[in-house]
Amino acid sequence: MTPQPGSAGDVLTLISAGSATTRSDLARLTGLARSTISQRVDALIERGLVEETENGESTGGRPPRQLRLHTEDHAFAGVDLGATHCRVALMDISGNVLAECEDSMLIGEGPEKVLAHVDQRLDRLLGTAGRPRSALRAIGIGVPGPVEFATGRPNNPPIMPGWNDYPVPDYFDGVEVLVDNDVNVMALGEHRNSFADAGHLLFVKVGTGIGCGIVAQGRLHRGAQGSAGDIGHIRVSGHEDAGCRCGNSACLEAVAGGAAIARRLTELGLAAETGADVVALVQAGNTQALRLVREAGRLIGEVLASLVNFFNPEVIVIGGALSRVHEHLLAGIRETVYRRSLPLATHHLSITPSRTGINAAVLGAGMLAIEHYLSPDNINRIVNA
Amino acid sequence: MTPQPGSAGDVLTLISAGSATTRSDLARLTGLARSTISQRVDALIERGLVEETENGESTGGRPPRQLRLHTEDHAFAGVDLGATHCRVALMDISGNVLAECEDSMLIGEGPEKVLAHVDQRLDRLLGTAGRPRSALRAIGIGVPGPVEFATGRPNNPPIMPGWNDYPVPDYFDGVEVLVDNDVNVMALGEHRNSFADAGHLLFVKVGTGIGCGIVAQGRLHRGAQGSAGDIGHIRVSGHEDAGCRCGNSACLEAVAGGAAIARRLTELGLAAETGADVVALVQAGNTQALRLVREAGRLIGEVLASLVNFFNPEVIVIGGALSRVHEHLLAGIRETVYRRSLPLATHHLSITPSRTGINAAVLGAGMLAIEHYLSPDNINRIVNA
DNA sequence: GTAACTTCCGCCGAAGATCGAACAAAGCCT
DNA sequence: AGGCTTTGTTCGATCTTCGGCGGAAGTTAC
Repeated sequence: MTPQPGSAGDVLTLISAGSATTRSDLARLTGLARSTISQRVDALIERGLVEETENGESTGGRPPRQLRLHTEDHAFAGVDLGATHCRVALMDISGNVLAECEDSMLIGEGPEKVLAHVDQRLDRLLGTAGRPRSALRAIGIGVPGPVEFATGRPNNPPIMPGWNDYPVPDYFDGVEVLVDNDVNVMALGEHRNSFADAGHLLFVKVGTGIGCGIVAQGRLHRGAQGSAGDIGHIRVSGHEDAGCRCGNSACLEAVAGGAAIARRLTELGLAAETGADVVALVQAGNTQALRLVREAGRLIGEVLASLVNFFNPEVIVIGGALSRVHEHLLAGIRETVYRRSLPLATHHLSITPSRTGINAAVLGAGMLAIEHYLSPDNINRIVNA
Repeated sequence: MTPQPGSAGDVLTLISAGSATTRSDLARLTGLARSTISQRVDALIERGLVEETENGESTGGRPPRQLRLHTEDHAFAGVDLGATHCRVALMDISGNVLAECEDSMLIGEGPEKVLAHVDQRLDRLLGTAGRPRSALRAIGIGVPGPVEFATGRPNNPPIMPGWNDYPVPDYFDGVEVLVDNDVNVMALGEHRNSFADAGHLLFVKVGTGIGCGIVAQGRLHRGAQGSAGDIGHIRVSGHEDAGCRCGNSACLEAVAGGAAIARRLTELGLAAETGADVVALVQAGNTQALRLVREAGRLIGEVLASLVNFFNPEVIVIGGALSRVHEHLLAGIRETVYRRSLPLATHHLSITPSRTGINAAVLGAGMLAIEHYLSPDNINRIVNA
């Protein structure tokens, strides 16, 4: 059932969201008596979930004791698995990064090897942060492919050989594990860290391919089969000749993705294989590369213009490898969206580069873990145990 | 705050959703003691919200007393305002239509005249249904244009002269009034009446123009400015010559809407002005009209293919005037969507004509009113008053 | 037909949760 | 220093919920 209002979990949610920092705040917000709130807070302190800090500002009377999430004793991990990299961040309960690391890693080596790698990194990070393994409460993992979120099993991922239907959470003992598509966790990370008050947000990742994470009413929209946001294979007009690995032609990804731009640069006699090569060329001032990136922006903008009309978001965030040259990409996107979408939808729309940048995925994966752990239901379970 | 679990409102929700029809069911579902449930139910019966009916089937012991929403004493209205018509339905608390009516009416005559018309129809319907005016608890209204849902004020509607920013709810005294875009209420009506267990649904209305209502996680998605679902002005490829009333060209509506098809038929020397004329020609077996409708289906399908990749719905419902010839429209839509969308997204996707048909809007508007009235918060307010 | 069994429902005392008043604590203001 | 204001705690009163008991109303077995 839905959580009890004013329950311990509810109280903790208000504290973690920053809506309330004192007992009086909580009493006002929940409508419960001060004595009841004290009781709840005591229970949360006893369980090590909340701590009191030095007194706050007096407003003419006794200064209130500040409350905040107890950052010791608990740890959470965000894991960002890419085709060729692995980033892990250890966070405390309020989302601050305690330690992080990054290395090259090939996801194609299969789940056992990759997860062993992650596990080892986790141990090391726990060591540097000085927390025991038992402090780790939940792990969020973003992977480069579709996932059945409820079970944490990848669902026919094209670039993750050996991972199909592999039960990722089972690999870790005694910890809750949440697995989601990388673009989804990036959207979550960006929303929670930079646009927490926006109700509806799109995170567009422009890298080798193109994908999109959707936040609707503050929550991730995954769709019926968990495949929502797969905008890389939306058709764009006037590029019927561009074949895509999905079998169709004129897919957005096949004409505006990093790999596609690199291919076209190669045709022009420039050495480029990946999105990173494209970025390097643009940063070196190559006009051909710059032109193609801007053109890609216009094509992405054409698709986004449709999605703006349809979804009417408040914010569109552009991330991924190519957002490193976001001035050029954004110019093309903005130009097209503002020309092709309805004024009512674009009037209060902002289109910005990612603020969390390269960390969007680890942060989002960590938030996924933390929010799961802090959900009122889970907290009530812990407190009443 | 969130409603109390197992509160009177919660209990009523379970009854109204049909999840529970006896006190024992409620006890099982809520986890509350049987005695507590009895107390809740008594309160609801006392307030006239629930009634007991004759005994149900015994399962080996004493047969349970059936519970259901008390259909007397309350009434709700759904109002469907179109450019040239007005439909009103009076419903009881469980959504059954008690009486309905339909007449021609020009929305351009302005809010005072139109709402007076609605008010008069309401009185007449209340009379035939034998209920006093005081029984009317809430009214839902669907209008052909954008609305700021929170305030019930139309927001620069193109085909509703005189309505801009008019506070529709203020016109009615002592009744709660909810105003929303017509496509949104149609989506709601179709979802609640035919696809209640689908989480994500799109309702596409193909009439003079083209619009879309979005149900995400069982709730209407209205977007940041309430303009979500405005797919009529999404660009379709290969029709740059087709100018649209919005100022852009190649808008979906400008090439596949009823008005656009009629215009092209006129160019071919056939008498057609509206979507209804197109339908008549198709039904008369005119091959030109049939070809154009099928072609329109393909164009709509092209846009929907994008939206399927992006949103990953479970169901797409096709409604509106042109859905009367849905065999032809759907053929084009299905063909394109299944070819252009990703297999993972289309595998469990069903694309069907509207089952509620012409009544989608009134039913949806009524559901909007009923659901507002039956929301746990509102019921708790009533019971605790 | 009757006895045993099952399920449903209301009653009531016990246990638990919440409230609010009273009081103590801690700083501000004059 | 003494009053004022706001915060936090203690504690008895009140309200809510629980769960056992018994009566009601059927079904099943014999």
